[in-house]
Amino acid sequence: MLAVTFTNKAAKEMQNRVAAALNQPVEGWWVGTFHSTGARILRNHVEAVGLKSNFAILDEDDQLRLIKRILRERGMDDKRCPPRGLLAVIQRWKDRGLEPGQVTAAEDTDFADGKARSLYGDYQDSLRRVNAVDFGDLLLLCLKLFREQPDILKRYQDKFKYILVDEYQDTNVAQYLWLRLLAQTRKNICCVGDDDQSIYSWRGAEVGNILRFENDFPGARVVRLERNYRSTPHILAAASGLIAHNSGRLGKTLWTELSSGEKVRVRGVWDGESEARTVGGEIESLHSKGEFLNGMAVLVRTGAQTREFEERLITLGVPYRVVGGLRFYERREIRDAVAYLRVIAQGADDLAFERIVNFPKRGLGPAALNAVHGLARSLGLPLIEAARKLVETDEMTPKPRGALAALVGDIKRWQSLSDGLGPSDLMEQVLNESGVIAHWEADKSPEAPGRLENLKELVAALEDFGGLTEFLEHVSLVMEMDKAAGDDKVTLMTLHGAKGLEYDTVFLAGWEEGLFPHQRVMGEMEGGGLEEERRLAYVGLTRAKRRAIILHAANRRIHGRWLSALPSRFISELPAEHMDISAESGLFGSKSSAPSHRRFKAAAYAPSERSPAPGERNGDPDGAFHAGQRIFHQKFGYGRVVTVEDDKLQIAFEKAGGKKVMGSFVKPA
DNA sequence: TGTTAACCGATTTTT
DNA sequence: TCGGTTAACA
Repeated sequence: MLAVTFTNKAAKEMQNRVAAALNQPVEGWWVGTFHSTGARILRNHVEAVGLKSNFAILDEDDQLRLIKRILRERGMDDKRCPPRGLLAVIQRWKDRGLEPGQVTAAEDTDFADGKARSLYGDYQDSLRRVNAVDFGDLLLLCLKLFREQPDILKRYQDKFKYILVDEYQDTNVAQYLWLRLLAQTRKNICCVGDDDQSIYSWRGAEVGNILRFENDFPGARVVRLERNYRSTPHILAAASGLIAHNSGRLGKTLWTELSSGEKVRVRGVWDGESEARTVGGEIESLHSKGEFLNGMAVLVRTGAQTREFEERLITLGVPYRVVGGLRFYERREIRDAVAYLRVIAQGADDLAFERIVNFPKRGLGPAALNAVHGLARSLGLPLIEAARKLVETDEMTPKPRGALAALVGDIKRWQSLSDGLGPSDLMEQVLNESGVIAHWEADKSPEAPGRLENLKELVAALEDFGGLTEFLEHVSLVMEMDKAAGDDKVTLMTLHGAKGLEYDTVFLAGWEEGLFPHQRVMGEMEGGGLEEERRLAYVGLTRAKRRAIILHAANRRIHGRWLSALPSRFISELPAEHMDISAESGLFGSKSSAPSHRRFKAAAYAPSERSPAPGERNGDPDGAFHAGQRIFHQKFGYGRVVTVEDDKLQIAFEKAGGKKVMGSFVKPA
């Protein structure tokens, strides 16, 4: 049996449930993520795909480093070809199962003057040269292996009698092809998914996979799971009514036997601060009635929105946790420490070597590194070997030469130590002797103590591993540290992060045109982006078991600018009979006098001339100016406010015409 | 080589 | 506004 999902968390859950159901451990079973399964297959056939044993799995940081190097070697301008953009293009190709040779010229037009395809080729060559793969390769190389070596494919087809897939709506083309090959002979494949919860198209997921399932696997039986065990009827009805505005769905009618509960609340507030106050107040009131904080979550569209809630919850003394952001193994100090281990475990890891060569500062800057690179390239050696040779010569000036010799010597010593010492002790010794600890101790910045703390935690975590190799595989694939999560805390996270989770009470913040749906998708001509935003709203609503509260602010600070905003169109798409809608006094008039949608679109987050922007931020909100308001100015006389931007007003004066003036020079007329 | 000042850009994010 | 990256200096 093969069972696959996307996240480590889900995979672990699956393993636990299988183990519990069968009452036996699942060691050695093929239950895991797509990527870990791919890695496992590749490890069994390294030579067949041009790798050596112990290949490294690169994360984004390493990938970018590699791409920057390629661009530099080809003398290309990273302005015209931003490394991140190129990486994204390559990843999308990999998501579609395309090797460099399979990308057609027609597809290679929009980026870097049509050089992306050949850069992709270079990138793959570089990966093979340093004996590394990226996450996309874990599937792509499997596909290549299956296509080129039918006997190997046959072995896996025979092995996996039954294939089970979770979250099928999130699969990309490569994953689809991978599954199709494996399921081809036995045709026992069972996929679970919800097309209305497809929110990852931007990273290559194809809703089409689930929509086309019956065609792709002829004879398939579709089972609709329409009974909902989570949410009350009002919440379910709100979510269903909203998602009905999407086209191209499989369609389903959710029902529940739960009793009706509260209506979904919609609250209009003045600004982000007021939004956080409202949510904070509600959380306190629920908590005082005996509800657990663990049952409450604030869901936002963008990561930056969590800050305002954090500040409010801190002042209220309400414990919270923020999900997302940098994970443990992505922190800088941890990545540096791990890079030391990578060099020790596998000297040929050039990317890790580059990372540590001048950290902590040893006086080995670009000049020294260039010399090493040059020799490495001409001799076809890994950097560390080249460095070893270089210090034997007089190519370098004495100072860097001594520093490099010391580093090379240290690494050699640590390598000889690594057999006798456990990974934890080795790490501790390396951190001390390399000067990493000293570096952070000397650092006066406020983050430094936390970084030292993290390094201590890393050393402790290493106790659980028998060997370096085992640990490094864990870091590249699993990338998680189980944190003790026993305390009662409110959860703050993005809507994306909330998929698959549930809470008694869910606060859905920032439902404003331009923020949600996000400005970026509104420019797209086809409605695909907007529909995905709507699915995101659907996911948010359906996280709630008993209570959902939607908030929207009239004014919000975006990139330091105060902009006015109108309620999200999604709010007007919710079925009114299941809603309880209200706003702070003086905002958006009453329910009935809400502005028409055409004005919404033109105005949302646009500090342009036509934007009716209420809101000047300093001081009391009620003293603020808003678009259309009649005012008086000492010098220019009477006029009407056209736009408001920070404390500056664009005014159409009756006599003086259009002028930009400071709000403090203007009085309401 | 290492430090500081301008500069750009800015959804969502797992593996 | 904020942070990360790069370009110009000491």
